[in-house]
Amino acid sequence: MVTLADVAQAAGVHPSTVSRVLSRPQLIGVPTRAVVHEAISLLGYVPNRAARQLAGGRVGSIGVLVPDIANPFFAQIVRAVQQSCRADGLTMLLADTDQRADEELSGARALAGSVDGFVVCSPVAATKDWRAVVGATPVVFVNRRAKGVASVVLDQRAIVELGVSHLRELGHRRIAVVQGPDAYWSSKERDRAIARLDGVITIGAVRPDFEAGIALAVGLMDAEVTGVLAFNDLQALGIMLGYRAAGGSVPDDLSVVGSDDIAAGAMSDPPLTTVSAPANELGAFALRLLVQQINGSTDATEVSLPVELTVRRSTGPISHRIGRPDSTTRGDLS
Amino acid sequence: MVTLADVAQAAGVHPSTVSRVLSRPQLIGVPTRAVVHEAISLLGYVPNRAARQLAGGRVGSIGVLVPDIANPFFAQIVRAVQQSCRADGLTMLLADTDQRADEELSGARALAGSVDGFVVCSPVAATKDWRAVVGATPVVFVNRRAKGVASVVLDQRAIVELGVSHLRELGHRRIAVVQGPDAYWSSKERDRAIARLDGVITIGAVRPDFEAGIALAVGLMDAEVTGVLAFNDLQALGIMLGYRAAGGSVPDDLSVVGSDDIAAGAMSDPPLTTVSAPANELGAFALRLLVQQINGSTDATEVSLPVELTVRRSTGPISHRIGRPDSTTRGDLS
DNA sequence: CTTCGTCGTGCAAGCGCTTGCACGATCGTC
DNA sequence: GACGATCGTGCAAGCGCTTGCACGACGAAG
Repeated sequence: MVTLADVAQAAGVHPSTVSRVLSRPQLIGVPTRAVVHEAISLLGYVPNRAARQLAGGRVGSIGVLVPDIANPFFAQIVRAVQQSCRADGLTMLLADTDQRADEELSGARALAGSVDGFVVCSPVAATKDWRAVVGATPVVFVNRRAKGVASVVLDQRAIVELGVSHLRELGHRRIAVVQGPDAYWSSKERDRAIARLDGVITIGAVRPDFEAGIALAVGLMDAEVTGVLAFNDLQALGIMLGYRAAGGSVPDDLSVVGSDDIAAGAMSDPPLTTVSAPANELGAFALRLLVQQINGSTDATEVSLPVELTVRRSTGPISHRIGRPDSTTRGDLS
Repeated sequence: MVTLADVAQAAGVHPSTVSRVLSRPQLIGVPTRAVVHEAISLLGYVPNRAARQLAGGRVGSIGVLVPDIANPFFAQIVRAVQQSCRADGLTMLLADTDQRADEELSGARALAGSVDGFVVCSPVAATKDWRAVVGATPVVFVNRRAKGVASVVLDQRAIVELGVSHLRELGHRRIAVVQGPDAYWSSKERDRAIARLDGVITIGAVRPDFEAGIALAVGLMDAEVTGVLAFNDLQALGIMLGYRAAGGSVPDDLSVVGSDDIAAGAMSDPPLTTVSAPANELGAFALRLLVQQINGSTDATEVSLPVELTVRRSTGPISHRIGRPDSTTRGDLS
């Protein structure tokens, strides 16, 4: 393994000079810089992260915590973060927290001191616990706004309003909005948005996954709801499947709106109407804020990203049929 | 930050003793051990990874490289690896290589020396380049078998045979098998398996994604194929969508078999028949092999995991209708 | 020509941990 | 009861890098 000392020797300078060429080039004379760079590329020197870190410098890597990497939405965000990392020459360390507060904290503890900062997606642990673990290490929350922490979130109010007004415009009157787990900041935000709307049925804390969606479908049918805004796409997809399995038709009997716009939504049948979240921007922005903090900025910027409605075919005008549809109409998607 | 020295002082022993309690407890007397442990938990000591690494010990972290973390199949594998890591007290460092050989290598280079080993999914870079980069660092390939490298792969021959024989049993005679990119080991393996089969139409290198599947559909229709085995589920899903968009029906006119069994396949309509790959086992096995190597084993074990057919509703008996179906049968999934 | 500031570079002290070696104590053995 | 083997612990030398400080050289100012 090539070390700093090797490079220094090859370039005929002191190790500290090489170090400075790498970290603060402006301190070093231009000709020396050139010589050092040449030696570096000649020898194929790669700085040792551990040593650099131990010596108190920048580590050049950040930690990312996600509740569930198998959830396409988070995968997309992670991907965006990674791409930004690459552009900034950072290494990304990822941990999956399994949506558990304790995993979140222990993951952070394990990484603290080996990263320059954290990006935390949909954190569930208390903010003060977070502060206790990370101390002064920069942190950015994604999908949760919190006092004193930089964050980038989605405009939850717009999500609810966009979804509901789309359904209303299609003539729906019995509209349900499904809520996610209470621990999520986004659930609380949506609660507020829902409160501003009249005549919307709120369906309390439902897990944001496919299975929970399936389980929900029969209830929706019994309640004679004709339009529903799910908490996320996975849940929406589940609702569609469950509803059909129960003999209903989407969108003839039930219009379904998702939230996030994951790839699977475009592949489903019917393709899912959804409130699209800019996952890439979410990730890119989070990293930008983090890098700012790492570079010394202290203000806890809060970014809220806009969303937009993507109309596909899981929603349609209300039909005035009564009761369950007969089978001839099943699958008619026009 | 609590250091080893702090713990040592609190416990009234020498720092080296504390170090040994952590790394090789059997060298230390039982009573001392207890005292040290108590001090550790009292002070909430967390070893500094960087220092540990620099001092030449185990780093306690591994690097994982995936072509595309947004691909659900890889996300699943990553998740499995991470879970095993947690069980083994390891930290996982993830990098997305964007399916590019150069990114693969540079990612490895960046991480080399800060990890105890690598798990590389579907590598595309040449094996010798890999060796050059990682030197003696343990490596496990997932989804590619290579001389001198431990690997865990899927039984590609079984995938092809399972898919094709399922279609044959349903009465299909014009069966196509879609191939993936040439750079993949799995493509080459499938080539071999296909060669053993009679009367199967091979459709050459098609990208393993949704869009490529859509684009493929019309050609399938024109070729009057009635059964197709896609390279993976994403592609299969695309084929289904494209085929329908062109006026065909799945499975009435075309039976589609995927490969991998991603979650979206179960959510599609009709749900996708597929050759299920044990993604969790792939990940878990890969980590197990890696840990073995880290612990000194040198043999390049090659593990091949079995697959199984998951029949859902995208495949059905051949129908002897001529031409395009009329609309009344569309969506009839029985 | 001296004096000071500036700039570029060398020096050395660690960062927190591991580990080979040394040393004292304890035990078994003839 | 003295001797070697064994066991448990302390000691100190780094691992590769960063950074505050010191120092020499040079140009500008007096």
